[in-house]
Amino acid sequence: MARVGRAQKVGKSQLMEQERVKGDTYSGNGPDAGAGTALMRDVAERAGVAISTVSRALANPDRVSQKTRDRIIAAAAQLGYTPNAVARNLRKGSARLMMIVLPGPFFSGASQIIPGVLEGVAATLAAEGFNLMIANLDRSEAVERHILDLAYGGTIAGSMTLASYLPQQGARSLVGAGLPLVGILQDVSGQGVPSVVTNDRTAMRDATARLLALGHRSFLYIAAPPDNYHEHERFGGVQAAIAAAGLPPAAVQRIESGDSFQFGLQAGAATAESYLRIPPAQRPTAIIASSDDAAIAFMGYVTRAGVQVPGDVSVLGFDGATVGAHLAPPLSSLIQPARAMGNEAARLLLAQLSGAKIPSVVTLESTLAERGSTGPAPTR
Amino acid sequence: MARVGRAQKVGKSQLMEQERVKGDTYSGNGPDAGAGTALMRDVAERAGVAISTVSRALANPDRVSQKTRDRIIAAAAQLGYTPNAVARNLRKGSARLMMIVLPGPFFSGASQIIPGVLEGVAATLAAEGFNLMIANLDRSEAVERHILDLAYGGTIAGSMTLASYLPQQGARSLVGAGLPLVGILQDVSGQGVPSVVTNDRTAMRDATARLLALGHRSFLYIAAPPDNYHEHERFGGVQAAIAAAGLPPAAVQRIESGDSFQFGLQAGAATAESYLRIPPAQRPTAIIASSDDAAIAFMGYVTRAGVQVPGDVSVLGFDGATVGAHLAPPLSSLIQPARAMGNEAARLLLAQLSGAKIPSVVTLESTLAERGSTGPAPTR
DNA sequence: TTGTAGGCGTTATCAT
DNA sequence: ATGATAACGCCTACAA
Repeated sequence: MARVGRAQKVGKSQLMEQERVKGDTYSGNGPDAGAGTALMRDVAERAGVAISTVSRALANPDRVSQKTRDRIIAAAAQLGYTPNAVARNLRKGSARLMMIVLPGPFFSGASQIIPGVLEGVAATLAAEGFNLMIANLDRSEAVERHILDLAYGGTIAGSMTLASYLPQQGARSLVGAGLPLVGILQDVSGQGVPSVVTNDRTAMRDATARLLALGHRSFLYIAAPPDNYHEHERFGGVQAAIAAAGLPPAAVQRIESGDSFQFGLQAGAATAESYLRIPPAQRPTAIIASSDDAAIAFMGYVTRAGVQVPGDVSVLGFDGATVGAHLAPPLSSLIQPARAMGNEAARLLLAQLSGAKIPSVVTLESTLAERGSTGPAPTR
Repeated sequence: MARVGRAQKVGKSQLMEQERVKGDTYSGNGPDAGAGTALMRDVAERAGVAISTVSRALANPDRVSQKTRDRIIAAAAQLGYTPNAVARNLRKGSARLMMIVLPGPFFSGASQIIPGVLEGVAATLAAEGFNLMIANLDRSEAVERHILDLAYGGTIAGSMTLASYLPQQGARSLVGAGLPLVGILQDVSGQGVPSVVTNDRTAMRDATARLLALGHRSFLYIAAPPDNYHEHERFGGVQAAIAAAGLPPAAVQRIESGDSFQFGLQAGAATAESYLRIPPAQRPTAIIASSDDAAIAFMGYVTRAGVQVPGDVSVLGFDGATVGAHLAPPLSSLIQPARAMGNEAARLLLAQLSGAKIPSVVTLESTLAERGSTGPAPTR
């Protein structure tokens, strides 16, 4: 019953420039390196029972006599037996792997929202014995096809998406794959996908109302790109508060720059530059940023130019980046429950798997943390 | 030839506190919701050929006549056929899925090193048609077993680890699973695992030498936990530079706080507190932090206390967090090539898969970015 | 309680 | 060039 490891072809390691390589080399784990190649049939043989009995002993221990079960467990342990999950998945028609589709790179800026969501998702899934696979949706057709292959090819049991665009090709689509699906951060319930979101609009409205209560009457809003769902919601919240206070829409000036939501830092710096060109007496007294990155970069830029925060200008961020609390001054921000959203999304996914009815939208609250970058409007 | 979707049991969605749920509910994708359930046999039937011919037409197009191939492709397209990857994996004995083991939560702080590494890994793997699965190694035996099950169960084709501890249980171990394995950030080549690291020690030594050249003679080093590989290397580099300059070891004071590398922000703040208790004339003139988080928090804290950076004290970080460039002053730091390390690790993994010899250690350079938080030592 | 046998969907070997 | 057939490793009626 000879079994060998995976086949090995000859290949070549491509190395990058600007790197050093230690002299000696490593040959990889050759064929037969692993000891864990024992099969169920080996366990059966060793325990002197049929394969099916082994299968039962492992899956339904109570349907096998105590004695044989012990023998089987012992044999399995001795052989270091591990069930082949691929064969099991094929047989059972389902995998224990979830996919999460990200809209692009997930390591820009300091807000940590996406890592936080991932962390929450992974934790909840792990508790149920599910694994998490990540896929990046960078708008190439190849990637889109790949994602659909995964969805239709039995590899995954369900999927989450942080993107508002859902991949589709011809008759195939992520929505139509018959798999549990959940949107996170973006509300895609309009496309029939249950979603976990935060209350961007009302959170922003309330925070703006708070700034109004502090005496601010002139605002600068640092926008994310206009096609962004969050953008619409967040700016809408600002406008709502302004209107409710009886101020004209022009009380808030919306500044847009950059063409990706990831570029918050640049947007913040660019906005600061514009801000500094305004004669001091006419400057808005409060900055509302659509992200902490934008807020931090704005604050850094104007601080270096000698502007006092919050003495001359208040700055409010959105995200609740941990690092914000450690700046000078500490950044006031709307804290998104990133990890909790991840937890909840995973829960909804698992609930769908078990056929439960689930809400089409779950909203978790973002909460205002007034730390130090916001204060009373300056008197002029 | 009736086929049904996955089985559905009745379950219940557990909801969190502090959340609102939109009224209507979503029933999930029930059985038979997907159209993509066509099998190879269906394609064969429609094209009027044998299953094996379909398999060949899809895998080795040149071993099938032009005419039948076209018929098959057309049939597959019409049916929206997607090959079942699970069945293929079982048959071929290999999967196209890589695992990356993280030592714990990966969303703390602002340094973005781990997200950056993940991004690089995912990008390189995706280009080769491989997927990325993430696993968190939080030191529970259950998790460890789970990871080993994945490694031994045919689910994954290889693994990377950001942890220095490699899971093992009895006879099974990640190293012994016979799978390609690569360490990232941590040098685990001593355990026989090829590793991709950065030159912590020499980078830190050179950066310290630079501070010495700026006239600094008294240093405070904000440490990571002592069991951390980076910590040893980085502090070693500082000490080496101090010694090379002919200064006594006491020229650098090492401050340790917190018990996890993730808690850099807290460590920085705590260190700042200690720093402020030192009489101004006796304060070290340069702070060297083992992470940007620590550096940022230190800088924020002392700035709020009225200390000038870099006028009174220079601050140097390690990581190259993007946000650092946008602070006041911009943070000087050693920029880790996080994404490149991810790329390289994935490359090494794939190279092992094809049986190539690969280096046991690949070192990518961290580069010093002098931005604004470091400057000449104050004259007293 | 245990064993036998068939099949999950694909690939690969062997004939034809 | 194409078709029949036997695995891949496991689970699960069904039979004993």
